[in-house]
Amino acid sequence: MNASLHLRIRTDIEAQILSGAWPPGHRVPFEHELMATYGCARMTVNRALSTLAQDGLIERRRRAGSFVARPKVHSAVLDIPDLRSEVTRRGQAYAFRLISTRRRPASGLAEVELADGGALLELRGLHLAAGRPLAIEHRLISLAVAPQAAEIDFSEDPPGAWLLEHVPWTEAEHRISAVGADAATAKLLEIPRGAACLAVDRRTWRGATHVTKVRQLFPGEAYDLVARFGASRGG
Amino acid sequence: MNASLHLRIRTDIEAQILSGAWPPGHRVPFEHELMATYGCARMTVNRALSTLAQDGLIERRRRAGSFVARPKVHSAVLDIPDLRSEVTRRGQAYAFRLISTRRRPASGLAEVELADGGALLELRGLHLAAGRPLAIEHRLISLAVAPQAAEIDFSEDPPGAWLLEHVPWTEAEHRISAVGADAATAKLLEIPRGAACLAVDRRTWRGATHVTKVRQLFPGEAYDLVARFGASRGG
DNA sequence: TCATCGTATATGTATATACATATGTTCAAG
DNA sequence: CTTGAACATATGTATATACATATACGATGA
Repeated sequence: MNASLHLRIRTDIEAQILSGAWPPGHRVPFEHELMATYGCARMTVNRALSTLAQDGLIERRRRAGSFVARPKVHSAVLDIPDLRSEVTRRGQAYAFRLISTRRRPASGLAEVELADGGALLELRGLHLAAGRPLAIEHRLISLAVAPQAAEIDFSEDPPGAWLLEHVPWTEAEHRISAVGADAATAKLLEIPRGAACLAVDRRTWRGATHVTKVRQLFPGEAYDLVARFGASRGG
Repeated sequence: MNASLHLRIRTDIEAQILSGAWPPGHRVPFEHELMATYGCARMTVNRALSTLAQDGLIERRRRAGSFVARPKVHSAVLDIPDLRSEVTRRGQAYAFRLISTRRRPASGLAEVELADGGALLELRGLHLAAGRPLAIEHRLISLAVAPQAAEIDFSEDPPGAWLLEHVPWTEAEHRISAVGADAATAKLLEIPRGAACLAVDRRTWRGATHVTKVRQLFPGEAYDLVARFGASRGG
């Protein structure tokens, strides 16, 4: 364990944020409060908070205090694409059509890990841009982590956008591949059978707990996944 | 411009690194040297160097000094895949077969920006894993930025691996899509015509100057591009 | 020649202090 | 009710100082 004080303060606060105990927008204690809590100088807590701000975990405003940052939608790193906002940003009309929704137990090793003892919400839907099919979505949501999801009506609003706003994620994994469209996919996306599709498999975590898993299938010509990033990265 | 001194010191050093004037491994001036240069306290230069270290641009070693960091090959962010090392890490035999190489002037707007007044090196090649085709590569290298590339023999070693080691990059962009294989592609990759392929278009910069541009085509089933990343990110 | 140890040195951390700067809040004037 | 000026307050930056800690390098001895 690194026992430097500013690092301990930093990780203490980080833990509150990652656990969800301090949600986005929550005010973290003032510097003078942390001084009293840890019995140290202001420079020390200042350093802890400054590095947290540098890493984008909190935002600091003079006179107001420091606040847990809302997840940035457009960071420099490859991020979770919110299809609705991307499509509307391009000036096209967006729509989501729910195909099926179902609450069911986990089956299989990967799903059991995702469910974490609870049930799963399984959704299938179609994203439309300018009236034409943009992507098929097949999603599993862990109701143990996001029980509120069971109450939401996803018939018109896509689950991805809702999750981004209500269940903060801390880590994600994309697995990207190309597949030929099978008969069902081809019909929904209105493309020839066997046409190349971009498949994005995404898993999302909050801290150590798995939140959701989704597979999106795009017609190959309709969508480019863009990732822009820098070489440097702290650890 | 933000006129805080520690930030000015930071950006001064950053400029030396990004311009390539201070290559990876180069020793940054000692804290006491920077104190003298800027006429300030050690805490101030310490802060500048600490944030550079936090962002992974430099590495600091006690008693030895601070050094420009070598680009990390395996960071948590989606990084430039080096196909050779990935394949060998999976325990398969790797080979590269050069199809064509050619020095030619830039043609078209995008190529002129890449060439930056110089010529381009155009390469086509095939990556093989365990004797089977893994990817087609079509690459353009700016000889203005990497003149040494003209002297290298790429007939057996892939240009990507060489570039990673010799021309540090600071920024990259991936554009990923799915395409059906045309006749030439299908023949080289030994797949049916029209089969789904993953297309990765990558552009790489050092600071503001464009270094290389490459398009790689993978058979859809043979390759998954994986990106794992966190939600937080500094500016 | 080689291994071991001491020491000088650069960075790492923490402190008290000081002043600068941005911005909610309050309150008075219009 | 609105506008705006004065104020309080939290953060931002910079300083001098002090001691801790890791380690490159040279000296010492087998």
